[in-house]
Amino acid sequence: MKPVRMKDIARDLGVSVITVSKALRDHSDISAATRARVLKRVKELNYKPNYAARALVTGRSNMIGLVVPDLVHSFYSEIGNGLGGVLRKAGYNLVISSSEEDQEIESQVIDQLIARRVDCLVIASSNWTAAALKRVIEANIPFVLIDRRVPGIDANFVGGDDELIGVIATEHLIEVGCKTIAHIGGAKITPARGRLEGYKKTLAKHRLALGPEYIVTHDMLDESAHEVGYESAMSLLKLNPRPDGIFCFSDPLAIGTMRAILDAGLRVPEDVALVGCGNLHYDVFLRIPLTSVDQQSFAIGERAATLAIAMIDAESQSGPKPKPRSILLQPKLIIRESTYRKIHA
Amino acid sequence: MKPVRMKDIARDLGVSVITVSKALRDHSDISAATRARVLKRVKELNYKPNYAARALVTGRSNMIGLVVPDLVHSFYSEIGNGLGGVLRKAGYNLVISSSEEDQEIESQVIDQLIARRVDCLVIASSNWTAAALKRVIEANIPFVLIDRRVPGIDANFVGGDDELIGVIATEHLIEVGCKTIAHIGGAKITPARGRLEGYKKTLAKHRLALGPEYIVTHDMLDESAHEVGYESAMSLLKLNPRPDGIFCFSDPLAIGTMRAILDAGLRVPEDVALVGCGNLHYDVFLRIPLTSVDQQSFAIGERAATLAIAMIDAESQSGPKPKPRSILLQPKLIIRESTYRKIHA
DNA sequence: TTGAAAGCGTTACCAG
DNA sequence: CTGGTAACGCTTTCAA
Repeated sequence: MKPVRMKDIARDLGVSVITVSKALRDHSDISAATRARVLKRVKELNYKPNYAARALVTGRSNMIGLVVPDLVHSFYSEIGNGLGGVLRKAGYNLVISSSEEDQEIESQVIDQLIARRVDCLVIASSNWTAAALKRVIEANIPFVLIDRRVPGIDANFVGGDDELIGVIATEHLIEVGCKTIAHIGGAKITPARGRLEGYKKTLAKHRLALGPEYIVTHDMLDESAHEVGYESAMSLLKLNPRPDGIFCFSDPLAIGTMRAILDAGLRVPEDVALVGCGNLHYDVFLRIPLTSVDQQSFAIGERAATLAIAMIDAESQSGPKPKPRSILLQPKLIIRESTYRKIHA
Repeated sequence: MKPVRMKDIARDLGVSVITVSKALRDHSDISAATRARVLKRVKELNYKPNYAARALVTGRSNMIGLVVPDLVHSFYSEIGNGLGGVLRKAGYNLVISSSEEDQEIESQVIDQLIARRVDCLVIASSNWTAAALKRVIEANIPFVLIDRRVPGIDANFVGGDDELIGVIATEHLIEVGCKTIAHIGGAKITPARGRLEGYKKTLAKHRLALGPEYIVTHDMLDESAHEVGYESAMSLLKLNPRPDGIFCFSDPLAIGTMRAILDAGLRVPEDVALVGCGNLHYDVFLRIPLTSVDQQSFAIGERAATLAIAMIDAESQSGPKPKPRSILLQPKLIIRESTYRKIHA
């Protein structure tokens, strides 16, 4: 039982395949009567156009590829949701691949998506070798980077204002009276560097700068962030003077940190105040509700989708390519109990 | 700058396109020397096969469609992860669509995926009208249902043993001394019914059956589960006698319930013990760590992928279709503080 | 307003 | 072992 083809409809109606094709795509030069007949038969036979055939001739697949390091981390699934909604309404399908934060796998899935001739790639890459990106550029496929930039590549980007995130978090800790503020972060990825930068600048501005032992960085899977946070915090708490505030790169890190503080017999926020980043939806239900910097992940997805569609459209017009744009979403501090402290000032 | 085609490679090497095609697919009747030359040139030119063209002629797209009600809920993203890993290794791509728990959207995305000629559909449907499924069957596309069954449809299924989940959760509450056990659940979806059934049977077995006012059910988006749990729990807590144990259909529901109990000035687990379902990774970090029944969501994804691939292979062999299988994963109780109680027995 | 011819990049079938 | 021919289902271009 083969799928219905345009040919079948054309035969039934005594018209040509071309007529059917045009009627289906609302081409102007088709009589209303013919179109109606076609549409009627289409419905009767439950005809579905074959996208592969269409893609072959038009050169457009109507698919967008999304590559993320980790599907399970809600930050990325929210991005996926934002993307998916916009794309669905625009008639695109979303092909999602997880790189599992592994460079090898990332290359492999990107190659796959190139072979699929996706119309645009949306990529949150971690260990980014320019090599993988180069293949995308060579394949002449437009792409949008999200969340993480690639040093040396001037590409379209949608993400958070990471330095500002670092500033906001650190300023807040200072405001609630912290004097010895530590940071637990990522290592190589650009958001980690931006947030660290914001943290450092803010400390410097307030003349609170500390030795490097108050900064712990690791590259990690989000899955293991809890444990990394726990271990990192444990070592930070042994320092003298002990930190009275900790700014964590992500909420999962902050959750591990919180557990370490409590296990060490200290109180949050009285002894150590804590700020995370991501504003995950369960933050409010934690042992101690977590103050966090919201990154607007859903909006990142939406904006990336809009940008992707714009790039595809620009591609089909043979005009000059628009310059790459950087869209930075404004971070917003969400204050919860983990930083409710008397202001010592 | 057009993508490289087999034709280009054939021309460069002075062989035919067919030879290239065969060499690329490890066809037996090609000399090692020729294959080596082809592969070398393929690498040099960074050739990527055009999957659309291949799909057109083979009738197989090497894509699998996944339809879930909500990408953000970690239950589904874990399923997606399990699926994605297995499929990637088998050379398939995953096209993911969220139905946003909306029947209209669900139909629409399923139609899209049919038009894409995905080789198999993996579907977790909520408001399932047989109609949507019928189109899949008519299109002759194999499919696997996950998590939620469709009444009246004898299809391949991978999910949890929901009645057993209800039994395990309720037995546990009884064991820790609860006498008045309420249930907050879903309404129409089959897992909700199964868990409710297990709950009821267990109460009956222990002669603890209660009036229907101790059971609250709602169909809901996972996004709103927190609030639904909160409201439902608030009303349950006004009953006389007051419940001393609550079994919630999902962890998000349980989190809302926990908040309601605490807001009502009661203690967990001393006044009300609480069991959820899903064993989400943050359960352990909640205000009161949550006892939960693990559903093995990652495994559900893996098994669904394996099944999907098996169905596709079976399809290509013209043998008789294997009978639909039901794969039920064993639930496992994870005990945490929300049910640590003295045993009153 | 309609249609005929050509072709998109690939693979299947069958000859050489 | 190699290759020609046809076909997959659709759209584009141009002519009627």
